[in-house]
Order: sequence, then C-alpha cells, then structure tokens
Amino acid sequence: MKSNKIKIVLADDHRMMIDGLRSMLSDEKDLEVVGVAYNGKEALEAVLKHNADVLITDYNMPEMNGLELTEALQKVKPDVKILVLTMYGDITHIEEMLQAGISGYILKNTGNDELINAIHKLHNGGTYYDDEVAQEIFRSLKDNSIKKQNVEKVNLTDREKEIIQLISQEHNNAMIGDMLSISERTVESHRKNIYRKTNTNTIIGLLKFAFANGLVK
Amino acid sequence: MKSNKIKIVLADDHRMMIDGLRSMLSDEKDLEVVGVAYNGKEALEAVLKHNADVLITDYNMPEMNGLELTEALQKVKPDVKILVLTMYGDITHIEEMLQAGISGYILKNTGNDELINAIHKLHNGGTYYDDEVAQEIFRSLKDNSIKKQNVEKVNLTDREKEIIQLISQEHNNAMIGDMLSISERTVESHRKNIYRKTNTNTIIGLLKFAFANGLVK
DNA sequence: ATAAAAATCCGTACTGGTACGGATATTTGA
DNA sequence: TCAAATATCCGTACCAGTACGGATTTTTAT
Repeated sequence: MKSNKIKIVLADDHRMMIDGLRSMLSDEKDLEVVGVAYNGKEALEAVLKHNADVLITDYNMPEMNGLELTEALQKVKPDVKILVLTMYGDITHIEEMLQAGISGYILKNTGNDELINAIHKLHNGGTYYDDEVAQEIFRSLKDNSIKKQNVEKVNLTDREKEIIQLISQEHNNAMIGDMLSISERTVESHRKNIYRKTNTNTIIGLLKFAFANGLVK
Repeated sequence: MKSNKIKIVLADDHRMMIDGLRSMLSDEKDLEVVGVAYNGKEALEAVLKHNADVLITDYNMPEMNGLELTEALQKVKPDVKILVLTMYGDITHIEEMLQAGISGYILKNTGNDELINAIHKLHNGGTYYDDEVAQEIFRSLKDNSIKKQNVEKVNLTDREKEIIQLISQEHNNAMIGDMLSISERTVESHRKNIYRKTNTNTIIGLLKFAFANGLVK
C-alpha cells in the first residue's frame, strides 16, 4: 500500500478557500489532499478517481451543489465521509444535507484544529457537528411547536379529531358513518365544521393541517 | 430584594438524587435551592410558590411526568427555565420535551461543573444541550432519510413531481392544466400515473406519500 | 337550573375527480 | 439508431363530496 494517510478531496468554488485549506491540511502528517474541485461535478469525479476517504465540500457551487453532490455520492460511493464546510448563512440547508447523508457540518469561521479534529472523527466512523449548527437545529425543532399551538387554539372536539383520523385513513363519509354508528349526514356535518374551524375548504388543506399539527403521522 | 441568587427547584422521584444535587448546588454562592419535589405536581406548586428561576427536573416521575409538567408550566409561568436531567435511556423523549418548551437537556452522568454551567446559561436566556443529546438528535434527523428512499425508488418524473406540488397547493386539474398550458386531460393522465407509481388510489394517500417523502412541506 | 356547545340528522342541485380504455408525439438512454 | 419512457390528449358514465340552509337532541360548564 502506498500510504495510510486519510485521502481528502476539497470542493469549493472559491480558489482562495481551496488554497488555504490545502496548505493548512498539508501540515498534518496523516492527511493528504488527493484532489480539489471547483464545482460539484468535478468533486464527484475526483472522489471516485482517487478513491477518497473524506470529501470536504461547500454547499453553494456551480454545476452541482452540495446537496446534489451528496446524493450522487451516496449512490455510487456511500462509504466516503462527507464534511460540509459553509458559512453561517447556508445553515438553512443543514436538514436536507443531513438527510442526504453527510457525516459532519462545520462553519468556515471555525479554527483549524477543530477542522482537523472533525476529519479524524469522520474517518473513524463518527460524526462532527459544529456547536452553532447544533444550536440552530435545536432552535428549529423548538419552532415546530409553534405550529402545534394551532390545534389547541382551533378547539376541535374529540369527535372531530376522531373523524379527521378516519378521513386520513382513507375512509369515505359512508364508511365513517358505519364505523361510528352515525348517519353519513352527521359525518358530513362534522366535516363542514372541521373545515370551518381549521380554516380550510378542501380535503388537501385539511390533510396539511392534520400533518402540521401532528393529528396524523 | 432579599437576594440575587438564582432560585432553583429540583424535581426527581429519587430522594438520593435530590439530596446529591442539593448539596452540590449549595456550594455555589449564586445559586439557591428554594424547593424540592418528588413528583411533577409538587414541582409545579413549588415553582409557583417560590417564584423559581430555574427548574431542574427528571422525566420519569409519578403523578405528572416531565412532559406534562413542562406543558403546565409553559401555560402558567412561561418565563421559568426548564433543564431536564435524565438518564440516557430517557433520551427518546427529547423531541417532545423540546417542543414543549425546555431550554436545556443534560445527562445524569455529566460532571458538576457542566451542570452549573448549564444553569447559568439558561438563566441568562440561553440554552444548553448535552453533547450526547445533540448527537442523538442528529442521528434521528438522519433516520428520516430512510423514508425518502421511497421517493427515489418510485421514480417519479419531474413533471409528475411538479403536478404533485400543484395538487398539494389545492389546485384542481383544470387550474393545473392552465398553469402548465396543457390539457386538463393530460393532468388527469399524470394523476393516474402518479397514483399507480405511488401505490395509492386516493388524494389522501397521495398527500400522505408526499408528506412522508418531503415533496410537500 | 339553564344556556351554550356539541352531536345528531336531512333534501337537492352541483362540482371535481375516477374508471375505463384508448391514441399520438416527443425525449432519452443504451 | 431505435426502443422505452415520458408527455400529451380524448369521450362518457359514474361516484364522492360540497354548498346551502336548515332542525333536534344530548352534553357540559357555570
């Protein structure tokens, strides 16, 4: 084997960023930058060509952005660890990137030692998420609770919630009537009241309300 | 004013835990344990009675668990900061607790200094989440990607996805036809194909698929 | 006790979407 | 280059749900 160094590919559309990272990483004995790329497509090729262990990538890039790049790599080479290195502004993409399969997320204003630490963690099968990023995630999780306040204000009755459940299970009014031993007409009335209370007027709006408020999973 | 100490209430059904925490916190000059409780109900009363700044609570408690306690406090005294202190096993409750309004989550095997640090952070309007807890959250966010594999296997065309979007925006077939400058009949055909591919046969099932796969937010 | 809220029920005309069973043109990938 | 996939389009009968505008009984909270 030629070496046991961790093989890294850098992807960023800012040449200066790439140069800075490369010189910084070259000081580390167990790391080796085997390729660089200025857009997502080149990054994909470089990772495959050099059989890289870790890809360090920006989100915003021409041709193919970080998300598309991640998705593509998951298909053809899922063992490569992906560390996203972005500015704070791009943090909005964190959730989709996580779901696409990245292993770490770190901000560009983070110190060198943190970056190197992150690379090692990823290479050992671990994950690394910047503190600020973690905070942001927690904040957004909390924000979901705002939506839930809807359902409490709307004051749906138990019967109405029950009927929403059954509607969402793809039962029609006649079936729901049978199941609850009430007239189809009564179900219609409940439905009308539900629409009024939830401020919707189509089954689609109702379903969206139900999802947003955790009435349906 | 009697004092400027941070007023703390401790809630845990294990007396030993309470005693340990109390003696530990009593060493800190700017903290004061103003009340203790062995269940959620007592905790609620104690917080209100002593006008506490911070509540440190377990999740599992008799009478009223940590979630119910948090929800109750948010209604009657939303300014109290809630720090959840649990064993790793209770980590599954983290998401609902976050949505209920806690400001911090810390594990019982964490060191004293971390706990005191967390209390100060909360009292200053900040948040504190244990590293392990953060990891868990990230892991569960990633797990959501499992669902998304559906949508990739199903191989919906761009046009079909576009139409799903428009359907979910409560447009009917005629409107969608106008918007895309195609016949209503064509929209119907796409709809049929979408149902076939997604293995559904009602608008409800389709919406559920779209939500589960992130096609609609 | 009693008023308000919730749950129950109905007729009739109308609209949006489905089922069924096609056909033709355009893109795209191997 | 050429087959497969995708996108386009149509007729007709039918069904589920809506709109509109009610009424009566039961439950719940004060």
